[in-house]
Amino acid sequence: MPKRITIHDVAREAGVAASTVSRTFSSPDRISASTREHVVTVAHRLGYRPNPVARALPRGKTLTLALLVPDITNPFFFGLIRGAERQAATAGYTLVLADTGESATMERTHIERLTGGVDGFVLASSRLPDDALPTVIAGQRAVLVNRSSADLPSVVINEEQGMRQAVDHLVSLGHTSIAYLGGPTTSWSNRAKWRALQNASRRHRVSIRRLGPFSPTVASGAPAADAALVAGVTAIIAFNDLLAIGAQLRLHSRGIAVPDQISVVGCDDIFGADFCQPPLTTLAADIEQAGRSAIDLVLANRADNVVLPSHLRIRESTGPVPTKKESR
Amino acid sequence: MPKRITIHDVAREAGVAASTVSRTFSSPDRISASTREHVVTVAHRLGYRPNPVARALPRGKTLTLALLVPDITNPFFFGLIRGAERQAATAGYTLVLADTGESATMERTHIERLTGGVDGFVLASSRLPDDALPTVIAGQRAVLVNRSSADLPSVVINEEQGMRQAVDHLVSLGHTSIAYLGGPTTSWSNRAKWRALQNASRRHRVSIRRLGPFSPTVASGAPAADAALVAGVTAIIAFNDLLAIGAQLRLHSRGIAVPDQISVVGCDDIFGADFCQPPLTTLAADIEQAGRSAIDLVLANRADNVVLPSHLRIRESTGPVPTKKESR
DNA sequence: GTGAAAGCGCTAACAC
DNA sequence: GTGTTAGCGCTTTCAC
Repeated sequence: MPKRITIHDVAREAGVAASTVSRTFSSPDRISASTREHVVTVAHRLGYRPNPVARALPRGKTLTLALLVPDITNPFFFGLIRGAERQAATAGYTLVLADTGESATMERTHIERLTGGVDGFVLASSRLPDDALPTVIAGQRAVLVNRSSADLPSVVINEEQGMRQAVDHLVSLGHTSIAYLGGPTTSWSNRAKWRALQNASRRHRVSIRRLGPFSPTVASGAPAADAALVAGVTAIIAFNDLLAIGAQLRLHSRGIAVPDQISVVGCDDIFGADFCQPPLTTLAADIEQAGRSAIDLVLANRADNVVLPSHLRIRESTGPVPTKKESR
Repeated sequence: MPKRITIHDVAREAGVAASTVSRTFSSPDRISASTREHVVTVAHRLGYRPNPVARALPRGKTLTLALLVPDITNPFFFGLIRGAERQAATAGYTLVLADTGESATMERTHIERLTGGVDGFVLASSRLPDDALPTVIAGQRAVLVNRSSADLPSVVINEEQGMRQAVDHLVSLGHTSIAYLGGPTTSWSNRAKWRALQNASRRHRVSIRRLGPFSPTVASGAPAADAALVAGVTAIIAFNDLLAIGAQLRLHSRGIAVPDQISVVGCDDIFGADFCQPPLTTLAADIEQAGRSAIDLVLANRADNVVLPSHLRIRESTGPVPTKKESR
C-alpha cells in the first residue's frame, strides 16, 4: 500500500506551509500566482490528490447526495436515476444510490446510515408513513419525488392533465366502460392517478371500475388482464406500463386483440413502451426532469413543490370501441 | 441548523469518556453490558447518530464503493447496477454511481474526484486506454467489468459459449450467411464477440460478414438493418439487443418478416427482449451476477479474472432459412 | 500573501 | 473495562 501523499508532503517538498497547499486547492485566488504555480507543480509531481473525506470533515459538506428508490429493478426509476445523476454531476456532486426494497424499515435504515455522509436526500416514491417522515429525516435536507407532504419539498407529476387526455381519448373512440388496474395501495401516485381518473371521467358518460391492487410488475399483468376481462370493460388504464405490458402479453396469449377487442393505456412511458406489441398508448411525463428538479431542490434547499406536466402519448394499443358483433 | 450531536455530548450526558461511547458503537463487545446499555439509551435520547465521514477519516475506510458506467441510459447496465447495489448493500457498503458519458476523460475525472472517498472502484466497460488504466487507478482497488486487462482483476462474459450456440442454432435452421452488426470499435466486448463469432463459424460451412460499426442504440438499428439487407444475409447477430430491437423495428416497417424472411439474434437479454416483436432470440448472461461478482472482487481484493457463462435464449426472432421462392 | 495552530468527529493505541 | 491522548487530512481563524 503506497502511503497516501498528503498536504504536508507537498508542503515540505515545496517549502511552504501546509495551509498554503490547502489554499492553492480550495481558494486559489488567495494565493500569489507564483507560489500557486509552484505548489501545483510539486503536487502534481508527487501525485497528490486531495482526500474528499478529510476535506468533508471540517467543512461539514460532503458534496454527495443520496437517491433512495424502492426498487432499482423498476425501469420507471431509471429515468429518474439518470436525471438525478446527471444533474448532481453537473453541480459537482456525487450521487449515492440506494435500494430500499419497497420497505419502510430499510428506507429508514439507509437514511440513518447515510446521514452525515451526504448533504441531502432524494426520496423517490418513499414508503415511509407520513408521520415518520419528519422524524427520520430530522434536520437533513430532503425532497420527495412522486409523493407530496406538508413537511418536505417535493416534485410530483400532474396526473390530472394526463388522465383527462386519456379519458377524452378513450371516450372519443366510443368507450364507455373503463377499468383501472390499481397499483400498490401504499403508493401515493397510485392514489393520485385514481383520483385524477375519477375527476376526469366525471365530465363524461363513462363508468370506471377500480381493479386490484396489483403488484406493479409485468408478471402481475396477467391476473390484471383477466380481472379486466371479467369486468367486461372495453378499455383499461393501468397504474404503470409494466402492468400494461404484462396485460397485453396476457391478452395476446388468450387470443384477444389489442386494440380491436380491448384498448389499453399505460402510465410512465418507460423504455420498451414504444416497441412492445402493440406499442403502448401511455401517460408520459418527463421523469428525467423530475430527477433533475429533485436535485435542484435539495441543492437550493427550497421548500417548493414542483409539479411536472403529463400528457397522453397515443400509440397503437388504443382504438375504437368494438362493435357489438365483434366484441366478446 | 440544529447542532449535530457528537460522541462528546453523549459522553458528558452519560458520565463516561468519549472513547467509551465510540466503543459502544464500533466494538460493543469490549464494553460491559451495563454501561453499553446506558450509553445506548442516552445516545438514543439525545438523537445521536455516528458521523460516517468522521468515522472514515481515522479508519481509512469509507464503506463506500464506486460504480462507473459509460452510459446510465443503456439498459444493459441496469442489471449490473442492480446486482452491484444489492451486493454492496449486503456487505454493508454504500454504492456511488457515476456516468462517464462514454468518455475516457470523464472517466478519469470521476476516478480522481472519488479517490479517497471510496474504498474501491468497479469500472464497467471502461473506455480508458489500456496503458492509462494502471496510472489512473494508482493504488486504488478496482475491478473491470466487460473487459479484461493484465493489470486489473475483471469479470467478463464467456462470449465463445453463447456465440457457438447461436451459430449452431442458425446453422441448424439452414442459414449459411450471417451478418454481424458491430458495436463501438473501442468496446472490448465488441471485439470479444466478433472473435467468438469467427471461431464459432469456423466449425461450419457458413459465411459471416462484419457490418458497422454502429452505435449500440435502438435508433442505429435502422441503418444496421439496411446494411444487412444489402449484404443479402439470411440472419443477423447484433452486438447488443438495442441494435437488434432497432433492426427488427426497421425490418418490420419495411415489410420484411422476422423470422420468416430474416432471422435476428441479439446479445444481453435486456429488459424488453422478451416482449418486443417478435420476442428476441438473444445471448443471455447473468449480468446481475457480474455486478455481484465485481463487488465481491473489490471487497476481497483478489486479482482474479471471473468468467461468467453465456448461453443462447431462443425466442421467436429466429427461424428456418427462407426457401428460394419466398426469399427476397 | 503566508504561516501557526486549533479543531472537524471519530478511532486506536496506550495506560491504569 | 474504561479513560487519556494522539492523531486521520484537511480547513480556517488569527497573526504577522
